[in-house]
Amino acid sequence: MSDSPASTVTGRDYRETVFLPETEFPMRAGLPKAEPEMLKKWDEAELYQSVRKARQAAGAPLFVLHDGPPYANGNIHIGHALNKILKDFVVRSKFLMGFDVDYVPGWDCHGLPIEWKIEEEFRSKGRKKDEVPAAEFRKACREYAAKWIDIQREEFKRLGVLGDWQDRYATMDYTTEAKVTAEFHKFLMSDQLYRGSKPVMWSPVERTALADAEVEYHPHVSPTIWVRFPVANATTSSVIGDSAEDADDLNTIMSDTSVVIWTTTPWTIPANRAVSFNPKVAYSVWQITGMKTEEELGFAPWAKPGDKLILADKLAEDVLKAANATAWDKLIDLAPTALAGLELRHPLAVLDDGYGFDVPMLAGDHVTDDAGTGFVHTAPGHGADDYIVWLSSGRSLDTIPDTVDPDGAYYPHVPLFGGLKVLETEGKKAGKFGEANGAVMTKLIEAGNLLARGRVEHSYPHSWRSKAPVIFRNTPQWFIRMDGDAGLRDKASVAINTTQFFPDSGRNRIGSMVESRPDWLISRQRNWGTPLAMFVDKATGQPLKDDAVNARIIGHIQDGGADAWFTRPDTDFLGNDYDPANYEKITDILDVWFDSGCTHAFTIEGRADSHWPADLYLEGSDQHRGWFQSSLLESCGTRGRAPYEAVLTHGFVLDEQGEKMSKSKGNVVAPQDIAKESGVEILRLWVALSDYSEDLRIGKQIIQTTVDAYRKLRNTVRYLLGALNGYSDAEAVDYSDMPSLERYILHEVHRLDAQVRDAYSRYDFADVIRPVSDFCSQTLSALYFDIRKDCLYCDKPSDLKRRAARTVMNILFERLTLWLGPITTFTMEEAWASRNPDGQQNLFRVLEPAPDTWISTAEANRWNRIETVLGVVTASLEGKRRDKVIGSALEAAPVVYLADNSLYEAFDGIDAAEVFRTSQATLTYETPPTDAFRLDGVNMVAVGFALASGNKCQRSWRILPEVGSDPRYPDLSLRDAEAVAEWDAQHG
RNA sequence: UGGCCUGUAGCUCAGGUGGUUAGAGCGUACGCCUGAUAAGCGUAAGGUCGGCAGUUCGAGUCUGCCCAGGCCAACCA
Repeated sequence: MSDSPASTVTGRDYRETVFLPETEFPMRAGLPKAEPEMLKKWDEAELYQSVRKARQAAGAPLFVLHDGPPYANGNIHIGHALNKILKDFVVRSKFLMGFDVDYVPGWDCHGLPIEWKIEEEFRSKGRKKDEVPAAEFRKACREYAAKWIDIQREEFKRLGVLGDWQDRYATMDYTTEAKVTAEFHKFLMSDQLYRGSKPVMWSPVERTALADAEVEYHPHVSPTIWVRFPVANATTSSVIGDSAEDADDLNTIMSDTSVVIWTTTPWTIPANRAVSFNPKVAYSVWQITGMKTEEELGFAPWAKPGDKLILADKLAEDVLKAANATAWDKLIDLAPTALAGLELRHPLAVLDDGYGFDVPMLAGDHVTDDAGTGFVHTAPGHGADDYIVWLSSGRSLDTIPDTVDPDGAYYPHVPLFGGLKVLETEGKKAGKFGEANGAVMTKLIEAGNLLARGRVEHSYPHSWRSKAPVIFRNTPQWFIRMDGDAGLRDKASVAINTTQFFPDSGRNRIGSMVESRPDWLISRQRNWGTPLAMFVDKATGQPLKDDAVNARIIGHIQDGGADAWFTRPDTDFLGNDYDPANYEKITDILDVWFDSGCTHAFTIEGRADSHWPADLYLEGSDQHRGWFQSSLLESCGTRGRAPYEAVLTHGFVLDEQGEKMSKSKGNVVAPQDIAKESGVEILRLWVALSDYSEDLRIGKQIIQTTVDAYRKLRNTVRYLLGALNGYSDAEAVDYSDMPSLERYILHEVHRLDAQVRDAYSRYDFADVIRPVSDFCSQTLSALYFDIRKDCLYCDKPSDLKRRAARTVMNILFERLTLWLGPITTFTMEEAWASRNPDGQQNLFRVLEPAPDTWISTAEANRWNRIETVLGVVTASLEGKRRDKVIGSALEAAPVVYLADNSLYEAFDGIDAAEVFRTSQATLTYETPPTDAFRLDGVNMVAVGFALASGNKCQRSWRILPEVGSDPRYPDLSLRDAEAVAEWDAQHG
């Protein structure tokens, strides 16, 4: 069936006369190899700088994307890749829209993780941290961070990310440290800084604060004590039941009762300031009616019959038994809410007036009746819960007592116990608990308030390094005030409301955080960081505020980095105006979030080719609490507004099941592997195809899907390149001379162009890639290219339709390479260079709006109708194909019965056979035969079938009656005969 | 445990203010083509819209609860 008799007439192979697509642009990209070569060229050509220069010369508007700094530690992971690729989409799409784009990548260098690494390195060389001079330690940290900056920089560049990689910023640069110090001084000078305190995990042996990760838990035997807190007042409201005659009795009952607490840290009793209870727990007053005797016990019991105790119902029996009671009565239930009204006396009040303060009852959710007494001894300087419940009761930071010094001993001012060691730090007993616990218990017995004691083995925090127990210890700290005169919280709230958020829910998230966050604790008792470079007047405890001193500090840090603060003599900073003996140099370092909160100040502010505030900050959603917020607070505190106009957040990268990646699960996808196996382009396309506003997934299957999508795009571009072989502007056809189909395609181009521009402006990259991909496969590959294939291959080059098609294909190529340039950047550069080897690179091009003359609703409507008919015809042919009546559609000559006038008119001037990709076709108003093919839902169209009549043209393969009528070419159709004649004339 | 967020075909995603048989692309299966050829075209199959309950004439869409997952709640970045 395939060989028509005509083929034997001449036997000529017409292949060489067919204008098949021809291009150097390979179908297979070989991305893993090609990308690094392109990157090298870009680097050598200083592509980013060149584009900027070109844009600046053209007076383009400036767009500033300010980089959030990754931590200079370790190889980059998929989350880094996501973040930097999104930033690159922003940079390149802004270039695309004609902007000059400032993007300076940066790194966060200070902080604990690097301190840990360096400690470990010294340890492996047999040197303990304490033995390493601080300056040497910091130098090692600096070199370590520098090494990782270099590594990560190369990894980021490999992703195709454009930016000012040479002039990157780093939080450890001397100039940066000086600038951060200057920013800190702004808070100092504006009274937004104050000294407070907070309990932190403290290792007296190492004399340092510890992070959670530096603490390990080991079994430890601790003393446990049950302590009585006598009730100092009592009112009838404390009691359930309101009968008047009982009131007096009840007052009597309450007057000599005690609230009982239980604790494993007797040494914290001097720091007790409150007792916490839970309003949801049932409490009662219990009276002991019988005790074990001294003979039974071997010592005189501390409780006696008649003693009254307040205990949680659920725990009363356990406590009473621990107190060696043998019998007891429950006197009365206590209204939970009324406990709040009780005031207690400190258990040591009878021994020293220093404990004569009132001890309030505080309600707290952290209290349970699972263990203990149902009441929690609350020492706000020695526990996180204690601290929180104390402050949230409306008390201020300065009401929290400091009882233990950095060496683990009671301060001299602590009544009864001054100087006693809580933890031994020297000698053989170093790392063991000291005499404080015993002394406190002795005094409690003496005061008559120890109810019982025992020992318990439990899990207790120990230092990772020294293995010695650690304690929660109140430590002086520096805070930035959220409220007060400067009104930082209010400023930040206003700034949030005037910032644009992508997605908008980010505003809500950071807003509620700023609303409820406590004052900003910016001091850390650590080594690797920027110092809180200031002095405190020893006499007043007030920080020294002197611009001249500050200027000297900043000058020295500028020259010698943070080390200058630690190594230079105080006189270098204080000058001649102050006696160093009267001032304490603060050696704390700044919270690393303060460092990174200042990046705007030292990276974009005041730079010639940048501007402040930034147009955009772009980070993962975890940074609502992190960089977005620290930058916001820093900037609002120093400049009264946010350092950004807009904030864009993306989600986290999860595995294919939506679960977190982890080494142990073995579900980690590394960007380096994808680069090596598939190419970075695939990673970039994956980012674009995902909805980054939520968490995104990646895995084997998803990568494969992305590779498939890539192939479709690449082949579309490749087909255009092939079809445009030899095309030049001289061939171009005016819009007015174009056939209907070309006008329709241009209409779609116009529509898509507007969509792409809008999507880029909203940073909605998925809304670029999806419509463009759909356009490539639906409109171009399946419709336009397929219809025009015959025209392109077989019409003579001078044919107007063919020229129009190539004109449109050139437009398609120009637009596609622009639209996708920011996303599949390697491929579009490659494609553009393939067609314009000596021209400017794709990146330099600006996407101008498509001309409105391309808008044609009439053509759009017409082709909608045509496609409706086409759908029925295609389906009818598929039936014949299934029945083995035909193979190729060119064997068919469908008869299309159109009952609708508008459908019929849609084909006016259109070659229906070309649209159907059949050899012949008939359109008719006639009534269809009953056996005509119909498609559900399309009533106005029926299709009858006929085989194409005539012979097969050996060039176009169409079957036409006319084949054979040109004697020169008896095996060709007339159109092909003419084309070959022209070809023969040109090729001899 | 709290704050914020997510859960629609194998995969990635659409589905304004609740309204007819829930869509697209890719993949898959089957077929066609063999002049885009490790390509191109077509047809088809695939979903109890995480689960349960409720509001409603009617819920993927609103409410509550539950389940699964993510981010945050660090002297971690």
